[in-house]
Amino acid sequence: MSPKRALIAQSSIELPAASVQAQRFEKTRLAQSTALLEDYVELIDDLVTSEGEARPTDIARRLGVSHATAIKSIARLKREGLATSKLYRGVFLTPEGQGLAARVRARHRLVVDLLVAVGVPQQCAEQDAEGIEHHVSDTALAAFSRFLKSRT
Amino acid sequence: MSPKRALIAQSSIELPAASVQAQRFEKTRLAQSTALLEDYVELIDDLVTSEGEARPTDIARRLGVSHATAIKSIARLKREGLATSKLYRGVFLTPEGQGLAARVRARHRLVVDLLVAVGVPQQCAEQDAEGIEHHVSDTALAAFSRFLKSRT
DNA sequence: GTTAAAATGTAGCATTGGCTACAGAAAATC
DNA sequence: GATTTTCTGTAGCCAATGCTACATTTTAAC
Repeated sequence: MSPKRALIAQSSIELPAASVQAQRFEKTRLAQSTALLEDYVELIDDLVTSEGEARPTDIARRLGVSHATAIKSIARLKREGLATSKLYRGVFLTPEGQGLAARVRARHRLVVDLLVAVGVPQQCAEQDAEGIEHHVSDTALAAFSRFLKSRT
Repeated sequence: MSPKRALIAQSSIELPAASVQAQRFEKTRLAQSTALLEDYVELIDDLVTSEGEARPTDIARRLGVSHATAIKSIARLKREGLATSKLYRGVFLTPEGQGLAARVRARHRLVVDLLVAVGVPQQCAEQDAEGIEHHVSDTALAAFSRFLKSRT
């Protein structure tokens, strides 16, 4: 290391260890890769419950993407064992998919409830929860639950 | 619509309008595309402050990615006017980059503080905030701030 | 000042998740 | 039942973000 760099490095501010920080970002990237799956599974479950079936075009319209994109993502769901579909028939969740959907929906509700409880307007809470939910750990969820119970 | 489908559609469960839902997902996708930028900008600002300079290798190590990936992302930062760098020199933020870094850091702190305030353990709060922060709107942030103030 | 090590940058590849355009099947209409 | 509309699926493109491997430059060590 050059004298110049050594000198500058004498600083007062402390950062977390690089390895700790790297791990955090890795986890966050992982969460992002499952976020899409979770959104699809939750939506499919909603549609099957309310409409009796989940069709690619409806899924696409609700997610705001083209039907081609939706079909590609559905293929990924099938690859990962979360959904099934036959040619020209609707999409349905496997038991694993249903389990995931249930967990995702419960988590979504908890996040919205917590946001509202700390004063976030309902509509805003719904919007923000859409992105936030995928990054809330079970530990944090448990804390949310306790917090909500404690203030009834 | 076939009789079969029409029948099934008579259901009790109500979903939000498709357009509303689509808009939410679109916003969330947008937030995701800026999340990476925000992470880099915040980290570069941290490194410049604590080490005097932000070098691609350090950035890569802290984000847990290869240096090649970091360099590519830094190129994007430069394209978007958030950072500058010369060949074989460190990376620095433009005024816009510094402004973004300041906002991102303030938001990060608020999110961590809120999580802790509702009972999430510190370490967990730090981890979850890494993913959550990119999806918290200004409206929600303001609510967080009020909430924290109200319970001192 | 040479040489060895480390950092930086480039090239090329894979995957993901968008898109449009086209082809084929099913459903609705007449 | 023929026709038109809608839905479904495929193909091929692009950009983003990861990677490894290699080339080059800077820094450190002798």
